[in-house]
Order: sequence, then C-alpha cells, then structure tokens
Amino acid sequence: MSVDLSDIKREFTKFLKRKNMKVTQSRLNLIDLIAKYGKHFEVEELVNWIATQGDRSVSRSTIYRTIKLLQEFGVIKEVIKQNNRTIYEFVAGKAHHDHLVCMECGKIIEFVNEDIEKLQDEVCKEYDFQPTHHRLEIFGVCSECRNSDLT
Amino acid sequence: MSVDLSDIKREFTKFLKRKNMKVTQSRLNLIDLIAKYGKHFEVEELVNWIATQGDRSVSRSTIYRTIKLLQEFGVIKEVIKQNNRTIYEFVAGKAHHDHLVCMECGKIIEFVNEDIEKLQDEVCKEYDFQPTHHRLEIFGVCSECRNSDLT
DNA sequence: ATGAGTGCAAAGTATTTGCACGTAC
DNA sequence: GTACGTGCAAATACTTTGCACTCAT
Repeated sequence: MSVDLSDIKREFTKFLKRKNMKVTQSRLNLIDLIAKYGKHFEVEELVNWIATQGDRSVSRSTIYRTIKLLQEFGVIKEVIKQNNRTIYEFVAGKAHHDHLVCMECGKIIEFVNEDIEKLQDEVCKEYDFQPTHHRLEIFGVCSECRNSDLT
Repeated sequence: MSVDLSDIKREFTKFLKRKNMKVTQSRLNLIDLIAKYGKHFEVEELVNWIATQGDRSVSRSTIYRTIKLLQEFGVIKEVIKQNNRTIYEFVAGKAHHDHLVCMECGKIIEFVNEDIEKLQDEVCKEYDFQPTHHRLEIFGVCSECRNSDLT
C-alpha cells in the first residue's frame, strides 16, 4: 500500500472539523475497512463484507452517508456506472486514471493517459467550462475473454 | 432534423425481423415519440411526456423494454450517469460525441474531439482490448453559471 | 391460430430518511 | 449537556417481471 492511512485519517479529521462535523469511530473505521478491502467495490458488496469483519462494523446507512463524505473529501470515486450498478474505488494516493471494463468477465483495467487529460482541458477551455472531475469508461471485451471465446 | 425517421424505422424493422421479433406499433411509435421529444431525456420524464401525447401512447414497461432494444440497435445511448440518474440521447444520424455537464444548471454541452477518440483506440490496442463503446463525461460549471455566481 | 408483445400491478434493487438512542465535543 | 451521528426499519425511486389479454405474423 503506497499511502499512509494515518495521514489520510488525519486529513479527513481536519476536513470534518472544517465542516463542523464530528470525528466519529464509524467514519474513521470506514477508511480502514475500505482500504483493507483493497479493490473496486459496490456498496452492497462492501456492506456485506464489512459485516464479516467483526468489530469496527458500520451500518449500511452510515456506509452510504460516509461514502458521500469520502467522495467529497476525494479519497473515493465512482469510477464505473454500468447498467444500474455503481462501482467505487479508493483512490487515495493514486494518480488519476480511467478504466477499461470487460463486459464478459467484469475485469477492470486501469490506464493513465496524460494526452487524453490534456485534450480534455483544451475542450473545457474552448467552451469556457470549469471542470471539477470527469469519468471515461471504455466498455468492451478483454483479450483473455476473446481468446477463451473460441468455442 | 438531419435524419429521416422513416429510414430509421425501416432499418429498425429489419433489425427486429433479424431477431425474429415482431414489428409492433408501440415499437415504431416510440421512435417517433423520442425523436419528437427532441432532447436528452430520463425515462421517467419521457414516460410522463408521452402520457400527454394522446394516441400513440406507450406504457412505462414497454418504454423500458423498447429503450433496451433501441440501445442495442444503436439509435439511443445512455450518455450521462450522474448520481442515480441516467440521461439518454437519441443519437441517430449524429456523429459520436461526448459531454460536458454543468452541475449547477444541468446544462449538457456536446463536443466532438477526434484526437481523444484516437488516443482511446491506442490505449485499447496497448491492452489488447476490443472496445464496443465508451462514455466520457466531464462534470463542472459552465460559464453562465460562473458569471451569475458573482453573488 | 399461435406465440410474442403489451399494460398493469406487484416485486425487486439501490438508496435515502425519520426517529430513538448513543457519542463526540 | 447538547447536538450531531448512528442503526434500524420504513419509505422512496428506479427498473424489472408475472400474468392475462392483444396483436403481428
């Protein structure tokens, strides 16, 4: 793990105080739990997994509420919106990246392309649009699935 | 309107026949209705608007079912996924484009950038990934909203 | 004539919310 | 001590589905 969770929790504490919100165990625990989960997740999946983690458990409502805060804080992003599913990622300490999504096996491939980012900035300038965030999803079929499809 | 609806309906008819599905009034009507609606839409919004269109009415279930077919056929796309909303667009006859979404006024700006498309193809080649479609959403604040925000 | 399509209402998901109780400050 | 946060269960919003009837073929 490239990022120090203590740092994140310390910054999140400041973030909460700035907003005059309370620094609760649930809120801090959820950071640990999501980091421990360690992969892309859907909320329901996370809720169920957290239920298996003994103590430090956090309820569904609080998970939903805290995920919103963590998105605002910036350590979590909705990276894939497919059908009616939302897949989140813990992005703390990671460079911005986008995703290839295999529609057969569900695999998610992350990629970084600075040129695409630059071109987006140009588009925004052209329309005098101030971007806050973006999401690029490329859906298709990964090479493994194509190769195993030779049935 | 740059595209001939009759052509689209003729092609959709072929599409349905190829799939051994029936060419029903509801299915053809929905194409007319969506074209007449003429802008980006959410399903619920479309359902309510269609209910005001007198005859040619189509039920919510059939709208949902037919939208899936029209997506497969390619004349409709889910272009924006924001929070838990899905915004569709009737794309028949339009060049592929992506979107800037103003989070203050909800305005949707379409843009075309061939270079971004090319770079995406390169990324896919690099990962030996066969893309079927993609979606690039840039969220932010449009210039009008920034100017009126001088409060 | 027959089976796929439609409309309705009910069921299923995902997410949000009201409220009583607990906890940070 | 007070107000915000939490957990629960209920409510909401969106979408899908079972079924009886209708219509395209």
